[in-house]
Amino acid sequence: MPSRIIANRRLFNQGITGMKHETPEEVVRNLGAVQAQDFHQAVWGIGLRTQSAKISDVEQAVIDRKIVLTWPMRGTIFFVPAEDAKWMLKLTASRLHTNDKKKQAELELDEGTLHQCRAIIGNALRGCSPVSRPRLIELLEEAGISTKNGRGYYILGYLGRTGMICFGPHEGKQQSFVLLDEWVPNSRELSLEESLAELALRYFTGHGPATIQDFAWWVGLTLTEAKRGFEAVQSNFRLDFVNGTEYWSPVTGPSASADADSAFLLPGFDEYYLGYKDRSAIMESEHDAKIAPFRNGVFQPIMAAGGEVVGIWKREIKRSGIEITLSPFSPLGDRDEKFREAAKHYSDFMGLPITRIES
DNA sequence: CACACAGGCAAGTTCTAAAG
DNA sequence: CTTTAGAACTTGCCTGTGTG
Repeated sequence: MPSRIIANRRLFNQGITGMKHETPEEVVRNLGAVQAQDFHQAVWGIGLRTQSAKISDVEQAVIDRKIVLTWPMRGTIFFVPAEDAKWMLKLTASRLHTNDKKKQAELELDEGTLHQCRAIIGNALRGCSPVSRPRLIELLEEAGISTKNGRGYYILGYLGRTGMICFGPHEGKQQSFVLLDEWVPNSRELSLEESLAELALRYFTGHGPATIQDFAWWVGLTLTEAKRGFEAVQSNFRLDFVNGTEYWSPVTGPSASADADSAFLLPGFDEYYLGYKDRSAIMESEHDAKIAPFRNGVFQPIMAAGGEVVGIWKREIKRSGIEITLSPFSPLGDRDEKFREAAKHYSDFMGLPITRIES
């Protein structure tokens, strides 16, 4: 059952309400990491948590190497603070080892071939020059390494997860790659225990109230490891029981519930939704399938009113402007106006006018 | 030359059952 | 109780092709 208390505190701790952050990198650092499977969705997730950043500001943060895009945690794409990419990858990569072995066998990628891939990609990227994905694929093909059937994509992902490469700035619509160590020369070095503790600190600071299970799921850790990490930083958090479940929140933060009338248009895959294993605190579970058909796969952008997920929305970027379609689960009534204001916020971020909005 | 459309490809989740 | 392994399933981006 949705809980107003949990929803409001999460909105605040996630940086959606209350004091907004100044810069994209502060947003990312506060959340620990920002899910970014869909780049264009993720930049808005960062933007809406800042005071007034535009999409170009988020892109600039990537160019300036403040934040990087790579494959930590559950092996999916996240924005992370540049200096934290290395230890985050190291902490989580080992968890994906068995998956990798299986996948490599399936794709017939042996150690020798992977070694060859590392050499080719390393040579191409050395000197901090971003190279586009198609070009890297081409280089592999030229060396006689087939990239068909998902092989090329897997190779790049594997080199990413093992900390060799990460995404660089976009080149037009193309993704590019760089060598992580060259791109980010000031990586922090943390031991396993320090990594677990640091990540727990970041997660609960930016996501609380949350459960240990949420944390373990989010990172892709076992419960045992998650508990160990959390116990090291537990003094920073306070415990609440809601419907009999243990939730941990930062000791600093709102105690009373805040603006029940707030309305936000959050992107697909937003941390507000994807940041938790259990999403029942912010949405009636009967709507699960509307966010993601069969409750998995591609997650729709969500409408949040007073912290509760009350609908999904869609945008189409045309040359002349943005067309927005709101699809609330039930009639919005006087909230409609609030969501139109939220749409305006999005349009400001994108620097494009809204040419059509309907609900 | 601009635009629409189709096809291929890619990403990531949850669920279940079984094993440790 | 926790972890592992496998299966199912979708939306949207990108590219190539055809049409006016």
